Amino acid sequence: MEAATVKELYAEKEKYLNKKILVNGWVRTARPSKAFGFIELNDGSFFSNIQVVYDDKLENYNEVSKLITGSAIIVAGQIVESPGAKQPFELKAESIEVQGLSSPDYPLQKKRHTFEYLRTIAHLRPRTNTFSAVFRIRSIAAYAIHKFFQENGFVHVHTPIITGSDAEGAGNMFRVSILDFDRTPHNEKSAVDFTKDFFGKETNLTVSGQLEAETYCMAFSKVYTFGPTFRAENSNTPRHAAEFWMLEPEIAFAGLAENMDLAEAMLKFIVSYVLENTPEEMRFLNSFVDKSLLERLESMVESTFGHLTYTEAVDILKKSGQQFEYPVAWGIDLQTEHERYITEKHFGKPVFITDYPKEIKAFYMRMNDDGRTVAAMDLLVPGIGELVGGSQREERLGFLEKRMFELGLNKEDYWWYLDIRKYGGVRHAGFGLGFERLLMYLTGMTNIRDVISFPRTPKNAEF
RNA sequence: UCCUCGAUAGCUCAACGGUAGAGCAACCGGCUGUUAACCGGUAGGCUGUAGGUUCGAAUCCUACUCGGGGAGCCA
Repeated sequence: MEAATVKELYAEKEKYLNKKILVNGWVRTARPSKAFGFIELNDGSFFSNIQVVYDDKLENYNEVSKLITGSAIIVAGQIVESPGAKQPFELKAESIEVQGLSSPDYPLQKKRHTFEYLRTIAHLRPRTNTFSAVFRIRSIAAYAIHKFFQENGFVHVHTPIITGSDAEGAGNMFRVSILDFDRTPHNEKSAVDFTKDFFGKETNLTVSGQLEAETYCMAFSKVYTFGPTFRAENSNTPRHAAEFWMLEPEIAFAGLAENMDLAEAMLKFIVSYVLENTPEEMRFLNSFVDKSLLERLESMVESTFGHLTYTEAVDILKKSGQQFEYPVAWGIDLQTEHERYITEKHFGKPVFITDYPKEIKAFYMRMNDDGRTVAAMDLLVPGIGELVGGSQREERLGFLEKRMFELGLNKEDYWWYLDIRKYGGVRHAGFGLGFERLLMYLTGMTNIRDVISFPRTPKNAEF
C-alpha cells in the first residue's frame, strides 16, 4: 500500500479520494466511544491534521480506543469524503499499528497552554498548533532569505563562529577557552596567560560576522552571511536572546541608498514568500495570536517605506506635542518610545531613519561631509521597532584610522580590516537583520523565546 | 542591571489570618458521527525555597530563586 503525507492528501484530494493509503503520525486528540472513535492525526508535513475514523472491526480495537495523546501510529485505510463540516475528507481505518505509546503524564493536553509553560517543555512544544506554525514559518523564511540573495547574485559566506578579534564592541562576548578554571595559568603580570590556551590567544563567540563579510565583499561584490550570533548581555526582555541568528548582507560599489533599497526589496520578498507558502499557518496565527497580522504584512508589501534623516526625526518628535519620558534633543539616541511614535503614529508604516550623530554609532560607519553625522540607517517597523540596522562603511583609510583612534581602538587588532581599505578599497554598505526579530514580525509572536527552538537567555540554557 | 507584578493539584485558576477547592488532563465506567466531543465516578497537595510575626500563615513581613510586563544595552 502506498504511503502519503497529510500535505499530499490536502494538495491532491481528488487523486487520493477512495484510494487505500498508509499515513504515519502522532495522535493530537482521541475521541473514543463504545463501538467507534475518532483520532486527529498529525504527521508534521502539514499544519492541519487528518481525522482518522475507526470502529470495533479493528483487530486491536481495545488498544486503539485507549490511545493517549502523543502516541505514534501507522494507519492503513481509505480516504473518503467526510460527513463532518470541519474537514473535507477523512481516513477510514482498516488497520492501526501502534508504533510508540505515549504515557498518561504526557504534558500536552487538549487545551490551550500558556507560552510560559510550553517553554518549560521546549522539546514537546513543536507538537502544538502555534509552535508548529511558528517553526515551519521559521524554516520557510530562512529559505526565502537564501532564495532572495542567491537569485540576486549574492555569494553566501560562512563567517567564523569563534573569533579572535573582539570586534566592534557590539556587546559583551562569551569566552571560548579550554583553560582549567581552577588553575588558570598566569603570566609575569599575573594576568591570565592566554598563550597557554587552545588558540594561543583570547578567543570568543562571534557577536557579528560583518567585519569578515566585508573582506569577502571586496572579492565577490555582493555577499551575505547568515548564522548564529552570541551576546553575553544581561538583557531580560522579550526581544533579546544570548544566542540568535543574524543576517548580514554587504554590497560593494554601493552606498546608503542602494543599501536601503536592498533591505526594502528583501523584506518584501520574504514577507510575500511566507504569505504565499504558509497560508494555513498564517491564518491560524492571525486568528489565535495576532488578529492584525495579515493586514499588517499585506500592507507592508504594498507600502513604500518612509525615509527621513535623524535630524528630521528629532524635529518631528519635538513638534509632536507628545510627552516623552526621555526628552528629545539632537544628539540623543532615539528611545523605544520615540521610535514607536515615528513608525506607528507618524508614518504608520516601515520607515528608514538615516544620518545619525557619529557619537551614537559604530566606528566603521562612513563620515558624512558635515563631519558630525555618519551614513547609518535604521529601519523601524510598527510593532517591533528596529528591525534592520546598517550603514555605508568608511572606505577611506585615513578617516577610518582617525575614528578608531578617537574611540581608543587598537589599529593592530584590526590590521586585516584596514588592509581591505589599502588594497582596492571601494565604497560599500551593508546591514544586519536579527532573524528572530523578523520572525516575531512575521508571526505576531511577542516573545523571542517563542520563535527560537531552544532559547538561550540569562540563567536559562536547559535542553 | 533597574522598576513592577506574580509563584496554590500534571495544566489553568479560586480560597476574609481559622480544616485547601473547581474546570481540564489522568484513571474507571457509559455513549452509534465526534470536532478542545459529551455524561457519571475515582484518585491527586509540606501552597517556589529559607527565615520571621502570630494561639493559628496559602494569606502578613524579610531575603533568595524562578517567571511575566516595562526600561536600559542591542539585533
